[in-house]
Amino acid sequence: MPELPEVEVVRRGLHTHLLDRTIVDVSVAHPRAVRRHDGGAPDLTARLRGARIVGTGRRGKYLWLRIATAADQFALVVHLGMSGQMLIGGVGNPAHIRITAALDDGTVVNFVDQRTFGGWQLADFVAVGGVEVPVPVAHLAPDPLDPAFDRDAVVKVLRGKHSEIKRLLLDQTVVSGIGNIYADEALWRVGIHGARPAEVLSKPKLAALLDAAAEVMTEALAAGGTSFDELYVNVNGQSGYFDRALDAYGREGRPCRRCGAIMRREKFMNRSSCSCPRCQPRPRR
DNA sequence: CCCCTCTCCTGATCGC
DNA sequence: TGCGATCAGGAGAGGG
Repeated sequence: MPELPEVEVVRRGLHTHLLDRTIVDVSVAHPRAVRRHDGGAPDLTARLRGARIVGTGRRGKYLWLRIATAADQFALVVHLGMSGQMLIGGVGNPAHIRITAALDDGTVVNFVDQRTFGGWQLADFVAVGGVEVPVPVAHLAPDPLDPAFDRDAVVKVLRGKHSEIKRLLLDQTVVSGIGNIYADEALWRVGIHGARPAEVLSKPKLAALLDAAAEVMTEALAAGGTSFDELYVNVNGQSGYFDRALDAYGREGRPCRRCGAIMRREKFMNRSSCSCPRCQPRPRR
């Protein structure tokens, strides 16, 4: 499941392999992969043909390529959804290849996406809070690894919300980049149950929670950066980091790494949450 | 406006 | 062996 660290690994790989390349051809194999692009597949492919990749960017779980033509610049916004991959070298499960792009140096980029929650779209850039981002990304709050991230401002927002803290961690308009995995990890690190209402948590506790989210994602990024094959920009979450370093996610029935209590799993927002019954007591009532 | 639930999708896995 | 149910979950639409 690509969250911020996995998406950043992909962005870095794309930056290394695609910068300054010209797109020769693009073909869309599955219309769902471009459903968020207004002009559909014909417009998307026509505008990318002959254009050059002049930069990369990311906010939260979205990444983009900055595309330049003789006339203007725009963004190719990529969302990986749950199962999306950007694979270099013409590889990937043929049954799940949704979009293929060929570059001037012979490089082939495949957008592979089994569950089709992800996709590509073209969009203009817009300035938000002094930062230029593509329009479809403009509604997202900065993520914890963004220089524009203002932790104390987010703490203020959290304290003004009448909602459970995990729900808010997953709300990309409050803080972006955090998904189910890293939300559980951050909550475990600071000993908070996800069902606690945000407004009853102290400012220092909320600050510590956001710091923990930034820390765990920084660590995951470092681990992800070393465990992926350099040749391919792989987002297979099974490799490397996942089994070894997670303290909460997927650890139901196993001992808490801090206190030894057996970790529990609870249904929450139609998702599963793993937590320690001793370190993260459920709120009363 | 704010908060919450539902829905989209595929493939692995499980119980009967 | 087969078949239906369940689970994984990001994010936007729509409901209350």
